[in-house]
Amino acid sequence: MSKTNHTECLSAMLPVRDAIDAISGKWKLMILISISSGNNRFREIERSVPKITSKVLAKELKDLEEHHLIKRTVYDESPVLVEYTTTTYSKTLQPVIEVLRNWGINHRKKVIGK
Amino acid sequence: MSKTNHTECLSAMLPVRDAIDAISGKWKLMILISISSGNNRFREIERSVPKITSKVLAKELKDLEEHHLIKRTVYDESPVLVEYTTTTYSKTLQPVIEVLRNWGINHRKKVIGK
DNA sequence: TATATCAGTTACCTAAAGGAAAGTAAAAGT
DNA sequence: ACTTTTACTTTCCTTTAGGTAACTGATATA
Repeated sequence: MSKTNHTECLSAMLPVRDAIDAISGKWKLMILISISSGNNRFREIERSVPKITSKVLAKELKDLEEHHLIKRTVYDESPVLVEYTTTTYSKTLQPVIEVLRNWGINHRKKVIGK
Repeated sequence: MSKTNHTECLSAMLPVRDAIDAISGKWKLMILISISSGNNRFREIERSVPKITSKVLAKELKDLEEHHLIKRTVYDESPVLVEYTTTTYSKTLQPVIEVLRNWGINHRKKVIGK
C-alpha cells in the first residue's frame, strides 16, 4: 500500500473513531431518541428505554451532557424537578440516527432475521 | 407520553440498537475502512489500524465475518496466504460510514478541539 | 399511617473488552 | 546459521461496562 493511500485511509478512519467515541455504547443513541420523542424526565426516560437501569442512565446522561448533546435543567420546586432536553447541537446527529435506523431495519431483515 | 408515541419511540430505537450491535466497539468500522482501502492481509490491516493488537484484530475479523461484512479466503500456498475482502453486503454500510465521518469531522472541530 | 413518586446514589459483583508479551510453524531472505 | 515474515493463538492481567438491589429525603396520595 502506498503512503498516500495509507494517509487517506487514516483520514477516513480517525473521524469515524471520533464519532464512535461520542455515541458509543448500547445506550446513548436510544436515550437521545427517547428525549427527543418527548421523554424529558429521568423516570420517563428510564421507563422508555428497555432494560436500562437508573445507575446506567444516570451515567449516560452525564456523558451526553459533557458531549453537549443534552441539557440538564433543575427547577427548584418541591419535589425537585429535573428536565433533560436535547441541544441544538444534538440535531446534527439526526442524519446519523436516520442512516443507522435504516441500516438496522435492513440488517435485521437480511441477516439477524435468518 | 401517549401509548402511540411510546410505540413510535420504540420503533425508532430498536433498529438503531440493531445497527449499533453490529458495528459496535472501537474497531469494526476502522477495520472495514482499512480493508476497503486495499489492506487485505492480516498484517497490513494490523499496521494500518492505529493501536490495534493482533489478538483484538483476530477477534474482530471473526465477528465481521459472522455478520457477513467481510470474507476470509485462504490460499493454500506456502506460506499460507489469507486474504480479507469486504462483501457486497458491506457496501450497504457506505452511507453509515460517510455520515459518521462527516459528523466526526465536525464534532472534533466544534467540541473535542476546544 | 402506609405507600408511592421524584431523581438519583451507593455498594457490590460479573462479564466483556482490551492490552502486553510471548509463542507457533513453515518458509524465505541474508 | 540467523533473522524475518505470515497469520495468528495463548496466557495473564487490567479496565470498562453493565447488572442487582437497597437506600436517600422530600413530598404527595390513599
